[in-house]
Amino acid sequence: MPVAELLRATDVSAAACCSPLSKETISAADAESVARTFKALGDPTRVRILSIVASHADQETCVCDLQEPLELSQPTVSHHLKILMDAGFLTRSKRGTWAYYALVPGSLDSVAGVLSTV
Amino acid sequence: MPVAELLRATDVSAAACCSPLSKETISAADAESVARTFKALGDPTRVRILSIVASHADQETCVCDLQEPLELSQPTVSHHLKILMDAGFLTRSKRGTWAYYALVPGSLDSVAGVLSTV
DNA sequence: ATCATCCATCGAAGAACGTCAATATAGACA
DNA sequence: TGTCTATATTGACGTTCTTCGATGGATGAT
Repeated sequence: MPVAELLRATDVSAAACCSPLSKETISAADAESVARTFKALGDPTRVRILSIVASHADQETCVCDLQEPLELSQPTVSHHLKILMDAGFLTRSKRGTWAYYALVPGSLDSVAGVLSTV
Repeated sequence: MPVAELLRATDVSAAACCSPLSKETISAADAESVARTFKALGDPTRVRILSIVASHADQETCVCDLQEPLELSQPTVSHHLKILMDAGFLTRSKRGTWAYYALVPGSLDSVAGVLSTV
């Protein structure tokens, strides 16, 4: 029995003001996961970082590339990069003293796909 | 002259580690706007609200419909609904004492579209 | 070996956020 | 008018987030 029907069955009295559910709703656990992804995109600095990384010809950017246009301290930039990495949007490859960040291919598209399931 | 070239021209010394920009990056103001939209989706409760509203047959939901499945107080539910309204995802139509919330058609799709421009 | 550079991590300060109880508002009904 | 119900708003509290300076680790150059 889908959750949708279960909700209707357990609260008959409240049905006065309400319409029935037509399809399954997202689970609390899935909502948590989806929200975590969007939260990573919910900061203007991180949006700009993704834009800058995506705009590079080879899609690779070092921290030094970001610090100046963002006008933020180096620790702050690293902090945001880590959040975008943990959310699955960026990868890091270290060569020498430089750390190159790149977009995870398809990661933005998959987020767009999530929206159609909500 | 696009901003991308301007950035390269004004910082020759940093070009040692970096690759050129291939397209325009998002402006700080646009990033702020985009981030505000994603921030509205960056909370599990609000994701669940959108899911519940979308799952209703006529896409209309009153606050009483949400309070129980979310297991949150009524003021908290109203708070989240206001955020989703301000972000352009929901509309409210009041009939009697009830307030019916509905998805703004295409609002989720347009967010998906933003992702391809980042 | 020493020094300089690039980056990550730590710790702290201030702002923003999520939540609730209490209160206010507005409509329905007697 | 008065009461009841559904919702919005206010004020407060604890948590989380953003940011920075200071520090540490690792690599390249002299």
